[in-house]
Amino acid sequence: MARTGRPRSFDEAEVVDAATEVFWQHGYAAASMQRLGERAGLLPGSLHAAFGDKRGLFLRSLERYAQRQRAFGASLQEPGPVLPLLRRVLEEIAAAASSDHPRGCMLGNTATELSDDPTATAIVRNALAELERSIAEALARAQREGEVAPAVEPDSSARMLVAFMQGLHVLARVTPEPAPLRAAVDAALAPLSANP
Amino acid sequence: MARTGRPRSFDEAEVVDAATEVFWQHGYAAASMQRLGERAGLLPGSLHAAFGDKRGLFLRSLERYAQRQRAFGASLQEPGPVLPLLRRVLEEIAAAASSDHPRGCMLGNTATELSDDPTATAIVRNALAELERSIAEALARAQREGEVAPAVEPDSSARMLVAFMQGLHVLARVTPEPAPLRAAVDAALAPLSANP
DNA sequence: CAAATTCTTGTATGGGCAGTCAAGAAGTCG
DNA sequence: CGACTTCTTGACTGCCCATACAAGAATTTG
Repeated sequence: MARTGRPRSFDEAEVVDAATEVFWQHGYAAASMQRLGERAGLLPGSLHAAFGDKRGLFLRSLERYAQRQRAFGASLQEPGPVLPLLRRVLEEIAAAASSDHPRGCMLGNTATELSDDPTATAIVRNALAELERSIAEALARAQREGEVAPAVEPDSSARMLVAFMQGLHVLARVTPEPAPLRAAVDAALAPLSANP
Repeated sequence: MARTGRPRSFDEAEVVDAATEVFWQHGYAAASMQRLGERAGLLPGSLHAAFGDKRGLFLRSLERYAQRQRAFGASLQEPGPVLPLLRRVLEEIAAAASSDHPRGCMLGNTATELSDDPTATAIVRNALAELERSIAEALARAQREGEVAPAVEPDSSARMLVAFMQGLHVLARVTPEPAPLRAAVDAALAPLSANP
């Protein structure tokens, strides 16, 4: 446990953050170790020394992304109206349609590109399940407080919203205008509201 | 226009169909020309001679897939209830969750993997827009016939359903059980119905 | 200061890939 | 039947990639 010798010249967390950006934008296959290294100011050799291999670095990046996602789920638990929060995040996704290169959600991207990697899919599955639970709890609370219609089933509605959110990411990649997508957000949220 | 010489030993449409399967399952990057050739009983050289390059073959395959998708849109225009048809197709997507290797929707897969290819994204955009229009028209008709609730806006609801459908494909890739996804389908369709 | 240890650097290697091409095979047309 | 045209075949090329490795650089410990 001597922990001696030359120290790392880089911060591991910063490298993972940089890699997350590259993987998020380009996907797994299209992100070369060279590109990942450039972005972090490192040579491919250093990346291997620190993370084992490309897949190892990717899984770290994916976990990192999932962790950030958790922050949103937590924000739904704060007191106050829930539907405006949901609307806001969905409209942000819709707004990406006007971006030059929408990159979607890294969880969904991974689900499509790496559906054969059991570790990657497990991370995605857990992250989406957690998000779903957060939304379900928030809906249940909002229902008790009269914001959400009594007929709504929190669990299945939360799952519907997670699916809708993922699909919105997909549509934002091929739709040039955000406006139509905002209308879809209305259609998804309107049935949840207690005030018609 | 002499059209002489040795004739093709294969049917071009069959090769495109075979390529569609491979691209659909593995995506663009992971589908090698060798694999595509093997599946069709051809050598890579023949594929190049017939389709120019890999991208050319892919675009043909994508158009082919989009064409099949159109058939479903058309089926919605037939007389009779619309919501059961929508439910059926959505539940089929959910059922893919129990498959060994769900391959999602090739349109959505392409949107995520090839979002930088303007031709590919245009094909996806058009196909999804057409599907959306079919659903919107079917909803409008069903609304006039009393099947769909009067408060429903056909256009935005159709777009919501297309997004939900795409997201359902994504979720089906990481969810082991179809049952939870079927519940999400209920949550998406219930608000459309005129009978509460 | 010296020895030990760990990191960085640059180069090397082996594999898989899309795409090319020349030669031969298999037809068609006069 | 023979000349011509198109297709098939299989080997080949060059490229990029992830990864391995050896030599040098930096730092700590005694």
